[in-house]
Amino acid sequence: MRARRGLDKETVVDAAAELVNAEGLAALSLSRLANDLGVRTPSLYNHVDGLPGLRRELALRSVRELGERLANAAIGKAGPHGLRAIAQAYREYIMQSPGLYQAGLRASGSQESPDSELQAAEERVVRVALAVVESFGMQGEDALHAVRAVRSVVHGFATLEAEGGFGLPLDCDESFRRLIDMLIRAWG
Amino acid sequence: MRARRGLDKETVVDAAAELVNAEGLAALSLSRLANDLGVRTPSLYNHVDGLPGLRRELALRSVRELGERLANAAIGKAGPHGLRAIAQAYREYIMQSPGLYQAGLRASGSQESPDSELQAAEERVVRVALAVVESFGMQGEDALHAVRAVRSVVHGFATLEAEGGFGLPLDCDESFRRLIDMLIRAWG
DNA sequence: GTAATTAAATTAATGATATTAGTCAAATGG
DNA sequence: CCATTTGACTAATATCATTAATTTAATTAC
Repeated sequence: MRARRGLDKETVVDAAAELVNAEGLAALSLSRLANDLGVRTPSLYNHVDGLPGLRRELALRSVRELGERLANAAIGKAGPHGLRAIAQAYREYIMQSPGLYQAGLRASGSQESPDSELQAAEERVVRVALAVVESFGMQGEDALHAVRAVRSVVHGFATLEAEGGFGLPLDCDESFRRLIDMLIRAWG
Repeated sequence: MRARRGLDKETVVDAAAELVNAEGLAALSLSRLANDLGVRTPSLYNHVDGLPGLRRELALRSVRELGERLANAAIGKAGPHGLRAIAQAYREYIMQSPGLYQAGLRASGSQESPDSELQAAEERVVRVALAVVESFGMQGEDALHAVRAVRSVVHGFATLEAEGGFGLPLDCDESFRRLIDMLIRAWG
């Protein structure tokens, strides 16, 4: 019964982000979201372009926020210090926003329509990682292979951790520290 | 109009596996699957327990096949040789059966019902990795941390690759080789 | 201030999907 | 050869996404 003019794109995407982080990407539906927002389903079409459009908004927000966090974490840091910082930031982001991160995954990957905004956001993530890797003294193809290594390691560990894939009662922080230290030893 | 007795669980799951590998996990629906099999949707309920049951069957098949492949790859191999073998087998599996692998991912993770068969299949994968890690001479907690490292690296790389996450035109085989070599150097 | 315009929410309707219940025919076992 | 069981079918219901058409509230123009 609030203001008739109470909804906008940001509010809708906010609620969607909260929903997917709390219950997983699979729980996202327009009908559920409309219910949460106290509105009828078709009203959402005034703010987002259906379910595909909403998913795309979530993906964009996810990749942008990740890039932002990584960039902030890497400010003023180089070498091992920088790598540890972005690795930890990446991991923390997945733990705090698992659903949103998931939404960002299949982003521009095998998409039909080339999405330049999304691509730009993804490039930023890669650029930050590249800068950190280059601060180890790597260049050219070596640096690009190293960026893939960082992404693989951090993404792999954090997704397995977030999904409870590590069943054993063994300290995850310690596992992660060893894994990152391995990268540092290999490049230091 | 064929044999009235023409369908069984295996056939249904086979067709579902083929479908998800060809078009992704998201393309799986009972109605689509029934169509592919030349049958009406409700008939599928005679063989699998609805869509959730079918997804679970796919997950089980996926994890089992992965365990099988890893075990076979590791036979008679130890140390660097063994690690390279299971890493390659893991990656090949994802490339050959991307949809099935995806179905296996969110398997027993945040599931509501504890699924002992699925858990057993997952334990087998971990056991193979543990054997290989121990063949490097590691023991106890060191070995468990190392298993997490292997899983993170291989899972992370392979899923990013499978989802087209590596945009740049840079040889993935080479990236992967360097990544595995890094593990070997760290443990050799 | 009132009227016209615009924007956003609504109801109504359609199509796809999953699921259940109840029916019917074919294969199997005695 | 008959009875039972198995598996496929039709029919029906519920949920969801989506579009169209309508109403209503807010903003703008005068």
